[in-house]
Amino acid sequence: MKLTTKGRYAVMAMADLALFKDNGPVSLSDISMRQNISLPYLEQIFIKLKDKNLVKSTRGSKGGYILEKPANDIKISYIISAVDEEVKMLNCKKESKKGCNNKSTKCITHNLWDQLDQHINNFFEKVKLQDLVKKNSNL
Amino acid sequence: MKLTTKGRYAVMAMADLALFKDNGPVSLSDISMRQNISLPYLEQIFIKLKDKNLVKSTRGSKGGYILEKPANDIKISYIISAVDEEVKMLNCKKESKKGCNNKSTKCITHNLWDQLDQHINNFFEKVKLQDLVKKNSNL
DNA sequence: TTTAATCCCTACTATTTTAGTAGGAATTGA
DNA sequence: TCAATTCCTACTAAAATAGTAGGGATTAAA
Repeated sequence: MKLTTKGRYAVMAMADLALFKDNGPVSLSDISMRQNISLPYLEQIFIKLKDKNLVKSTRGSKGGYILEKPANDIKISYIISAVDEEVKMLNCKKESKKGCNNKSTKCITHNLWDQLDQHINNFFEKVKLQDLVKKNSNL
Repeated sequence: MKLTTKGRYAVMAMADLALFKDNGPVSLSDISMRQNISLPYLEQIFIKLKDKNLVKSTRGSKGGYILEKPANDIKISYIISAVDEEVKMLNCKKESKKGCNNKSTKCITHNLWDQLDQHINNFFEKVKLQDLVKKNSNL
């Protein structure tokens, strides 16, 4: 599936923003130190998060990033799909109108992967950023 | 997560075995043609499946593989973990007794990945090989 | 107005994983 | 014997991942 450290880093960084949202803009170097992620890599990730309107940036000294929306309005699925291209289990090589791999029928296990896909997406749809920073949460 | 084409191929091949189990041993070249998987790659996969006692082999002419157990006793999770090293979401780089990444606490998103892990494993625990070859199954 | 801190941007690169390929040895039914 | 098969080791191409390098633009504050 499409879920790499980039996706994980993005979620961690967003959680960090949510935690420190009352101190004004949070700089990437702070996040880099706190979450142990290389700074230039974080920059790449945040460009994508910004493109998808998940964060807002302030440039210059004392600048940094803040959440664009309340943490409770941000689903984890938004974050992951912002930085990874898709949250999707590996499917068949090619699926045409006919079936998979240019054969006439869907491959035997096609529906299995489809269902797993739904499971995972469903999971990330249910969890909000706020859930990660709440204390006593079951997450 | 650890779920690559190798895992998918393994599940497809096992499903193929289950489908054709009444014709005696199934050769890898048959599976290769039917499922469109390269033969030498299948060989590597089947060595692992055999090591984990999921299939039995017969060498020589008219040889091939058969399922070691009834298809209804084979969970998909067995198959995937036989060929991929683990069915596990990427976790923190290093988790020691102290926490993640050698810090003193678990990282903010640690429990999130843990829970997703359980979800996926749970899914593969519920589905049996037999479910894939049954007609009218909801899979 | 200078300076330091920050975001912004493009390009390059090392490492790892994945998905194979190559080449042959051992076994067995016909 | 011969063809079909499993079995085994080693090598490799391609892709993805996870960065690094190097600088430009912007802004708050000294």
